[in-house]
Amino acid sequence: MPNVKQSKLDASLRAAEVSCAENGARLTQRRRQVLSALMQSSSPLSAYEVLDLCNRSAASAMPAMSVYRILDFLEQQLLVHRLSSSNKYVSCAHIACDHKHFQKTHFLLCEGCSSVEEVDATEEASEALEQMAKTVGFKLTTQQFELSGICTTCQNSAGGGL
Amino acid sequence: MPNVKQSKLDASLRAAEVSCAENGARLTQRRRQVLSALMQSSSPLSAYEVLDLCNRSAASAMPAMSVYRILDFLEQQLLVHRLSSSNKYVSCAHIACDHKHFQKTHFLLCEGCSSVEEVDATEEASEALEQMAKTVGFKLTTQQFELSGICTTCQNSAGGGL
DNA sequence: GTAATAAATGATATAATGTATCATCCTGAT
DNA sequence: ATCAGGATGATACATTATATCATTTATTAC
Repeated sequence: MPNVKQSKLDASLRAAEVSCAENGARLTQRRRQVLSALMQSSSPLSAYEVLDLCNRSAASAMPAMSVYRILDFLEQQLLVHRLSSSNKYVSCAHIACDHKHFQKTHFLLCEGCSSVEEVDATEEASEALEQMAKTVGFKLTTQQFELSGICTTCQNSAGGGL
Repeated sequence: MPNVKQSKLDASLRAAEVSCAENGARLTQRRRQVLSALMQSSSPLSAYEVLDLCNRSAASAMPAMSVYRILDFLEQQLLVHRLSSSNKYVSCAHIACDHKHFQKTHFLLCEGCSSVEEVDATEEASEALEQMAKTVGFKLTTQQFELSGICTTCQNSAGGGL
């Protein structure tokens, strides 16, 4: 069935709309357009990559300024995350489900296919990092890490054959 | 004694020179100039901030292009580190000592004073993060994190009173 | 020492990214 | 309908980064 993806996208967009409404904000056409672009991308996108995608599909051209504004908005709404290491954006993996955001979310970035996996921090990792910081007197305020690695798929395809 | 700092700087620059020589590279005047600027900064600097510093002190103006090239060079020589989250550079904390770089170096970024502390990963933290990645099939390739927090000094000055 | 070679830098142009500002349009409340 | 705010359009500009080729500097061979 080819429109499983489509319906998943629709569901996510509807969930996003509800989520915005709960915050007294609106998911306008433009915002929906940007969010949709990110949702359909398998890898993080820069602001200008988002812009290109939007302008490829849509009738009216969107100015770069709007993309920046809208990305800021979506980030505030927790609908997208900004990856500081690459300065790119990904849609939140938990828009459609009831998963609540902890403060500690990590991103695993695959060096092979550029895909991103959003995971919650484990207690052990949080503890260990806080402890590490503590040894030099640091008190951590945020924990959002972007870890580079190789995803399962790429591990298999690289090792498996041609 | 006011030139303790100066002599420490000199020692670090000499050590850097030796280090380069061991790799068959040269620490030229320009490179020394850039490295020196970073060593004297208490916080990470962007490429253009380095450029400004260099052009403030020196007689002949350095083009931006050179700064980028030289920062790349210094990074390859492990004399400076690039902080991907802010896209800025810091001089390595271990140029003057015999400390060898492990693969796992972390940076603690103070949100108060922008200072940076370079620390080695603890076994516990590495393990915990690898384990976390493993649960979704990821194999980590690099571990260099940039953790935001508050340094000891800023904790004290903020909480201590006027 | 000098010519040949390679490395490093200078200089210029341009691409890519991000921000400031003001005008216009749309939406909802009155 | 009018008005107020939010959202977007449009323009200009600031900042950051890269491409390219010329020039200089250092190193090696002779």
